[in-house]
Amino acid sequence: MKNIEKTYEPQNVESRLYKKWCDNGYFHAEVDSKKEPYTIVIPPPNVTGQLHMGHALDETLQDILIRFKRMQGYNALWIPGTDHAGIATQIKVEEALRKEEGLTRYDLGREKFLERVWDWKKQYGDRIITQLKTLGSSCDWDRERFTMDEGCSKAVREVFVNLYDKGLIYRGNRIINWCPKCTTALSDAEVEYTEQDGNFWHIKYPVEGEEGRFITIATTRPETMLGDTAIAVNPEDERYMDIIGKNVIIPLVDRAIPIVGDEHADKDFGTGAVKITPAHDPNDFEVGQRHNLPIIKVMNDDATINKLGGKYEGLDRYEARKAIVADLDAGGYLVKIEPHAHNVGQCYRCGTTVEPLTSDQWFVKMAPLAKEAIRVVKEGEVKFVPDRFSKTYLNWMENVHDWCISRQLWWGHRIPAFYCSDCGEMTVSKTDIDTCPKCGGSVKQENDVLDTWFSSALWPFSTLGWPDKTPELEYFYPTATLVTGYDIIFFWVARMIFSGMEHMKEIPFKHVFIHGLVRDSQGRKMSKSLGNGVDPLEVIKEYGADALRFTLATGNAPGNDMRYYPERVEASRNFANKIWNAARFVLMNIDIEEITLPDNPRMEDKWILSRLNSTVKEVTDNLEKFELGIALQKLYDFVWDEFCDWYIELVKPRLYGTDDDSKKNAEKTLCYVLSNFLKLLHPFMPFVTEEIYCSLPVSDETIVTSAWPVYTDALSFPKEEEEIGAVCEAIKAIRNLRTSMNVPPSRKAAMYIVTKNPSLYEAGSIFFEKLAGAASVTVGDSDAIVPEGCVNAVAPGATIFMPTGELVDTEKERERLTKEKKRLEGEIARVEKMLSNEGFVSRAPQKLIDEEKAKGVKYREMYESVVESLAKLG
RNA sequence: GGGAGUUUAGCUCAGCUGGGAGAGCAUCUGCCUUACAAGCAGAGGGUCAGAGGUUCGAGUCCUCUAACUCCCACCA
Repeated sequence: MKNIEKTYEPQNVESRLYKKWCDNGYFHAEVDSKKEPYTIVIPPPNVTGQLHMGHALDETLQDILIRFKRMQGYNALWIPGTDHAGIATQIKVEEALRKEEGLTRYDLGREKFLERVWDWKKQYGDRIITQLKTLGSSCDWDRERFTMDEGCSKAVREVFVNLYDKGLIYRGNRIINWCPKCTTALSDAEVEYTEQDGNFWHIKYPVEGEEGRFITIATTRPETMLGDTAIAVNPEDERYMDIIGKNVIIPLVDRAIPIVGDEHADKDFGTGAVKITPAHDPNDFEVGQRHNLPIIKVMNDDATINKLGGKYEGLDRYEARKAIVADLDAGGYLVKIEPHAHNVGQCYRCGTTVEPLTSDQWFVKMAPLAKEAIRVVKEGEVKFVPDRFSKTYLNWMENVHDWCISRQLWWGHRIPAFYCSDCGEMTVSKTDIDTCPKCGGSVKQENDVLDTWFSSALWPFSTLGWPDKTPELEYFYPTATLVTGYDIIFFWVARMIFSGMEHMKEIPFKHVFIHGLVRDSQGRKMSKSLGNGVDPLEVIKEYGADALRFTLATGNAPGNDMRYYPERVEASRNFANKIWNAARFVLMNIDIEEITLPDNPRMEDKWILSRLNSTVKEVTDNLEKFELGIALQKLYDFVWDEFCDWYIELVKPRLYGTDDDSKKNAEKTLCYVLSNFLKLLHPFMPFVTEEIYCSLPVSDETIVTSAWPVYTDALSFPKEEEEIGAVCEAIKAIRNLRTSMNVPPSRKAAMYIVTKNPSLYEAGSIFFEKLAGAASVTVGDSDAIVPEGCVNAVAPGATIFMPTGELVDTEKERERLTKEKKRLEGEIARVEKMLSNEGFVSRAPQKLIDEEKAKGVKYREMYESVVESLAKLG
């Protein structure tokens, strides 16, 4: 890397390094009882398409953790894989089929259609894996899994049969959410509600046998009256008490239905009377159960009215609504129409308004499973980061309904229930059966498949070989951390937790590290319909994976959404380039065989070593606490502000000088600090760090498995930190003076430094020559050394004088000094106020009081110096 | 109806256990100083949403208020 480019070109290194990592098996983990495991299972991306920015964020965070732990010496395993994504994938393939061949899945038939889906899975699954690699994800590719591979399928069957045998899976005719477009049942979690403007139609129902008496009900869904089987009123409602038990006649339908008294009817809402349609409303279903009402389902699977709807048969639900309202109006039954906003549920995959309806489906009984899942989070066995998400989780888990797990799809795990065509017996079996165990007749397998999340729920242990008792399962389970977005806490996290507790009797992971969404620069969700999605692969192509990773890992708090800005990636790219050039400088100036600490470090060496040491401690602590953004910010500041802007500049004179000992110690320090910094940065920016690290005189063949730096008291040098800090302050003060006086950098000036610590400034005088434009430096402990006609810059512990001849404008100088005086007055006032506050002096920590006192002295000295200079200006 | 989040510089956001308000970008000034112009040296810019409270001390903790956002529930 001796004659390397001035700018870092990620395209030249990334794929080469990734190949090296894979070829050498750095990411592969084997069971090893001598090491402590650290396991992450990837949230398997759907095989529906390609990775988006949200994935990039998710994978980046996981990779940071896993690389950090790997370097710390853990046996780090990151299991990759993909999800079959039932509905989503099936929709995609059906769309493609329709577009390209004009066919539906029914034209192909189940078998042939599934072949198409597998083809799709192969193509897109592979593409996703490639994309994960492009990001730099350090997954163990020997352990890649798919939710419908053999092992996962085996786990699914095992779980299904176990739960069924325990009575925790049952089949029943219940009200469920139905998507008329996907023609499948959905779970509660798969329905999204949005508020829509609708109407309240007030409709009067004639009371049977009481000529001229009506009950008026208000409904948002008049078309469901075709399936009404009662009217409910509150038993306490005096308006209706006398007619409970009587019948009303449904207008248009001419069917008599009873009036029942039920708490469900709210006296103060609407008209106080409510129509009951058990087949098409969850609440009405409950009322129907309580009163043994018949269930009349009036819709087909595609949400058209069925033959029970009489003359409305065949109409779509919205057409039927229109027709019915018109007929009611014509018949004089429509009392009024009132605008009414209400929430309407939509299918989370296709957006179609779901239809609640009764249907034969499979369910998981949740109450018994929720119990343990609640306990482990309440008792802190599973910790959410940030903690507030445990509330979200608990709130859901404590109110969870039974989980509808059957889907009327083809793509997915087919439910292992077999029906006998002879005796009708149903058998649930882990293995396929051909004959009925009861009568020996032929059996047919259930057509429905399972909710895609059923298999995802088992991911932390199915990927490790469960239900077999594999050594991997024994060793790597429970996993350490699950990294995912807050949007799938219910879908996935919750279900993994209760599944882990039920089948493994152990939590699936110790920490759930939650992140937010990546939005566009205007704060909108990235979506296909808006066309505002940003392709991470395009970003990587232009700026490099490290730049993208840096962008995603920094500048936002855990669990919060973030906005994507191209400008930020550019800044990140610049950072990679900065490191590249710092490394270039180091490599151009060193001639050493191995990385060691300097034998005879100068004060600036000790300073940067001490700063590195602190950074090691802080960054490690931050990473342990999942404060990745803070850790990265510290690394950024350390290398840019301290290492590049100060240390490298301070050390240049020694590198270009003739003192070999001084030079060698500078080289060693440069190398030591750079190599350790690279290690700290590596989890965040794996490529550029590896490329540089391997060019340094290190013994490791890779940074990936190099040892994470450890804090040591031996490298803590508070005195040097303070001294170099003071010198830097003084240099800044001079620079400031020169800038405000418009002294060109090329114009060197003699400088006189008056300080109580002359030896420090004598040693540091070279810094003033190189960094502050000093032609010569004279140091002394009193004004005696300063010639007449000087202006000065004050710094803590030192005042630096320059001959007035360098100045252009005394008026400006007066302005500058006056401003400085005012600033110092403010500081002094603040310190004095604090120190004269008895409460502060008696209660604040002694350390803080001492610091304030020291500042007071310092500011007063500086203040006096400024006042003196002002006086001299006249 | 319940819960959560946000409100800090022109923009996007950090600010961990309370101890002198920060970054990136943008703006302005001066520099192609032999690692880096994707850079260097500087500058301007904020009653930390509002009101109370706790504290010697509050952007940070507590209470209330306002605006915006999200999640859950679903009185038809």
